[in-house]
Amino acid sequence: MTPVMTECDELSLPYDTVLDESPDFSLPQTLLCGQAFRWRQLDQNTFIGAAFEKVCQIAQTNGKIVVSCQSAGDFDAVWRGYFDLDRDYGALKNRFRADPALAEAVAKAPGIRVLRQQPWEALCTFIISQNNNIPRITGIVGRMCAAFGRPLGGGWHAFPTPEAIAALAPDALAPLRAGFRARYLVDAARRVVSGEVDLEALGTLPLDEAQAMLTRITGVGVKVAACTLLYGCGRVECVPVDVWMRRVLDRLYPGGMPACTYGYEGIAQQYLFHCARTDPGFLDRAARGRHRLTYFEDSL
DNA sequence: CTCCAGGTTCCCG
DNA sequence: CGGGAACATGGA
Repeated sequence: MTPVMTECDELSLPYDTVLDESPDFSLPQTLLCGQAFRWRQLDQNTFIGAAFEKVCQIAQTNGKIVVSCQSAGDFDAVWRGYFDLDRDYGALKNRFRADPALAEAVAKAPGIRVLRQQPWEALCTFIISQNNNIPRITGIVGRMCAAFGRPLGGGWHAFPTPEAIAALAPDALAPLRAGFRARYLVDAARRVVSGEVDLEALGTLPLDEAQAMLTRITGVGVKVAACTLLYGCGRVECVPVDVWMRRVLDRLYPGGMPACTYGYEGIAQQYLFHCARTDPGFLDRAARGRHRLTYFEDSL
C-alpha cells in the first residue's frame, strides 16, 4: 500500500515575481549572515524558507531574481516587506562610505540587506542565539517549528505562536535541545501572551522603553533586546553589540557609531559585523587607517 | 578531553 | 557595583 499524501502536505509555489538583479541584494550575503535562521540553500543562488506563515523560494539567475510564492498576493503582502525591498540600500551605502572602515565593510558584502522579520520570531531566535553558534541555532529553530508550528505544506511549518509556547512546561521543549534557554522561551511567551510585552508597541516606543520592556523577560539582556528591535521591529537605528561589534566599537568607534550612519546604525552594523567576523585582518587594517588619519590631523 | 559558540544570570568580594 | 563562573548542547 502506498501512503496517501493529504493535500496540505504538498508544497506548491506557482506565483512568481521577477525582479532585476541588483548590486544591493545578494541572496547568500543576506540569508546566511546570521540574522535569520529559517532559510535553506538549495544551490549557490537558490534558497527556500518561511516567514509570516508563508513559504517561498527565491533564486538569482541570468540577471533576474525570481521569488516563487504560495499565493497570488504573497509577494506584496509578505516578501516585499520582508526583504526590505522599498529601501534604497544604494543611497544608504553611499552615506556609509564617508567612513573609511565602513567603506571597506560595504565593499566586502555589498549585497547585505537587513530583513524585516516578525517580532516574536526574532525575539525567540535571538534568545536561542545566546552562547550558541549559527548551525545549532538553525537546528533548534527548525525543531521548534516542526514540533509546535502550523504546517504550511511540504514539511514546512510556521514559527509557533506565543500562545502555543506559553501553554507548555519548559521540559516539553526538551526535544528542541535548547538547553538552559528552554525556560527563557516559555517566559518570553508568557509575557507576550499576558500583554506585558507588547510586540506592536515595540515598533514605535522610545528605544529605551522598548528595551526595558524586553529585558524584563528572563534570558533577554541588552543584546537580545537590540536584535529583536532591529530584526523584528524595523528599528534600524538600533545596534546589537555582541563580541564582534564590541571589538569594532572599541577599536574603531570608541565615541559611538560614526555620524554618517545616523538613523541607520543597525544597518551599518550588519556590514561591520559581517566583515569583522569573516575577515581576520579587517579590524587591524581599519584601526591602522584610523590612526593614520588621526596622525595626519595632529600634524596640521 | 578541552574549548568555544551573535549572552545572561547568579554569586561572590 | 564589578568581575567571573555556570549554564545545556554539540561540533572542532
